[in-house]
Amino acid sequence: MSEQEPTRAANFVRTAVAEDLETGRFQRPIVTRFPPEPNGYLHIGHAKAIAIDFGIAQEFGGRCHLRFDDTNPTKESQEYVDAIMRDIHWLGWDWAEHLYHASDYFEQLYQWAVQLIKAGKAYVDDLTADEMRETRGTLTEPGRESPYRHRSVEENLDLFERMRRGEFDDGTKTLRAKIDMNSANLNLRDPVMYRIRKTSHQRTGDTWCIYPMYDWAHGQSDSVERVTHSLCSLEYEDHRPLYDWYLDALGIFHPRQIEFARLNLSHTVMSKRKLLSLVEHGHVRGWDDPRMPTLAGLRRRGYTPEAIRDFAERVGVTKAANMVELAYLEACLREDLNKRAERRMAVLRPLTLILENYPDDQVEEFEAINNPEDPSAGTRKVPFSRILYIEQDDFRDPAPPKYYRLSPGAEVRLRYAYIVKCTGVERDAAGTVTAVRATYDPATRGGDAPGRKIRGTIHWVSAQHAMDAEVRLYDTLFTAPKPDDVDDPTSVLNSTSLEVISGAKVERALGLVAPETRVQFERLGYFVADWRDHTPDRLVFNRTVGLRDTWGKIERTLS
RNA sequence: UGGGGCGUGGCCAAGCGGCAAGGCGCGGGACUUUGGAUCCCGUAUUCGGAGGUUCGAAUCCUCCCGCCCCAACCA
Repeated sequence: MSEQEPTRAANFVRTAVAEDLETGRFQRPIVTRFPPEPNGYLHIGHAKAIAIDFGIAQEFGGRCHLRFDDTNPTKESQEYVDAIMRDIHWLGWDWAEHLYHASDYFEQLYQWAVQLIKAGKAYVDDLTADEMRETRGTLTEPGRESPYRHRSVEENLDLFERMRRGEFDDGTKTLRAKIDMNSANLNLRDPVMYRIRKTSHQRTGDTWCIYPMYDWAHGQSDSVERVTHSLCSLEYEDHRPLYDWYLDALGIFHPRQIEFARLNLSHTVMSKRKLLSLVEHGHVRGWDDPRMPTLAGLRRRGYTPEAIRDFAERVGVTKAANMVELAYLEACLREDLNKRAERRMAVLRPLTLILENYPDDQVEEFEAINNPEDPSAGTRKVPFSRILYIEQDDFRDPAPPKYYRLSPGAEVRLRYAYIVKCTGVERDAAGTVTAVRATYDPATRGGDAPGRKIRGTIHWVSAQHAMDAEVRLYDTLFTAPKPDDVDDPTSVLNSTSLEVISGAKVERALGLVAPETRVQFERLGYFVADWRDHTPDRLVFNRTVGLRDTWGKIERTLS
């Protein structure tokens, strides 16, 4: 990684790292690490942490390691490991050859534990989990020492070795650090270092039956890797004294832990437990469901890695609890997509428009601009004929106030084609509009209307050239801005978070796009060809995010 | 309640003793062959509250209030 993108907003982490370099607390290279536990998919909150971990390293010309915190084999799996690596790469970050696992250090950790036992700073305890809870004390009352706390070094060494050999059953013994049962910080009340788990591990298999706890594994892993700055979230602030205690007790390289506030996003949940639950209960169609805040879900939804990184940078880094509005993320997305997505025409809910004075067998082609924000994107030809499809929303009878689209007697521009005037409506027995009739003005070819003020321009697709498509419209998974504040989040699940439209009509150019291609359907929003289901024979698009909708706002105020 | 943190406009967030950046959102206008984009303008006499120090305080001191995290052999 090299130093680039030099001018970024100051934040306390960057400041701290810069100071550490100036004061000589640490020498270059700066080393950070991103330490996911492979027990779920990465989400937008992780994207912020990743941006900080990899970003800081990059800015200071250092490096960032990817280290799987695989200390609990009962919850972890290779599927998650693979997904995590894929998602980080998708975001555009790279750990190069620095891929590590806490399990790489199991033997070293064991040796260090022996060192602490010999120093009289750790002991084997026979208390059960329940007994340990009872003797730990409470927030206001101190804990009590375990009756096994004063075993001799020899006995502890013997017992610990036999724990490793598998002589004891799960839960019957632990190795604990001997710190202070009276500490006001619960983490210092003789924390467990090892527990017995006769479970095979996805990497070490059955080599071990004792597994280190997070606190015992983390700091030491950082130390082994010569990590200078161990950046983590606020909930680990209480763990820092323990982090420091282990490192000092061992007398090894001592990284600095710095904590920042994790990201919270409105209208969604971020805990892996809750996300897992959504998947397992079928509220969504898997971890990569486009409604999920997972990176896999956002990707399938059509988000760009650039937008997510920009968002992570813009929300900043502080220690204040926060709840960022979804609208902010969407603004970053639109900003990126507006510059890069090519425009196409698609009609989601088709309404037939018949041009009475247009020759039956005539077909014209009009030049359409692919991206007004990017001339290099060029143009394309769009076929036009007598019978077209327009959006049902673009015709109203009668027209409400301030409505600039089609209605009986009104004129509107068909994007890139002609000005047309509505002459009539066809209805079925129930009174439902089945088709709209209009005449076109041959003098306005291409859509030019010199001397005339045409307020509305609508999109269309030639019926005989249109292709069918399925379009999936998404809304927030939850109706409540803060589903975490509700007792039962499933009670605020949005029942209309997914709407599948099967009869959409799209211009033929859309039939050629590859999965994951992002486009703007003019006047509707940004869409992406579905990663899994889109094929040349079956077009499937996901709505990534709608366009800013000024008319929608006006309409809502009117009603 | 003991400990650890945090409180700047609706949401993020600069600011670190010299007289409240910026972004998102919102409101208004210009422009427009996307009611998109773009461009203007507006949006905290005030920084959780109350005292105090100072010529001067969001920034320093004191007290108070509120919110978050911690009592897994999870991370």
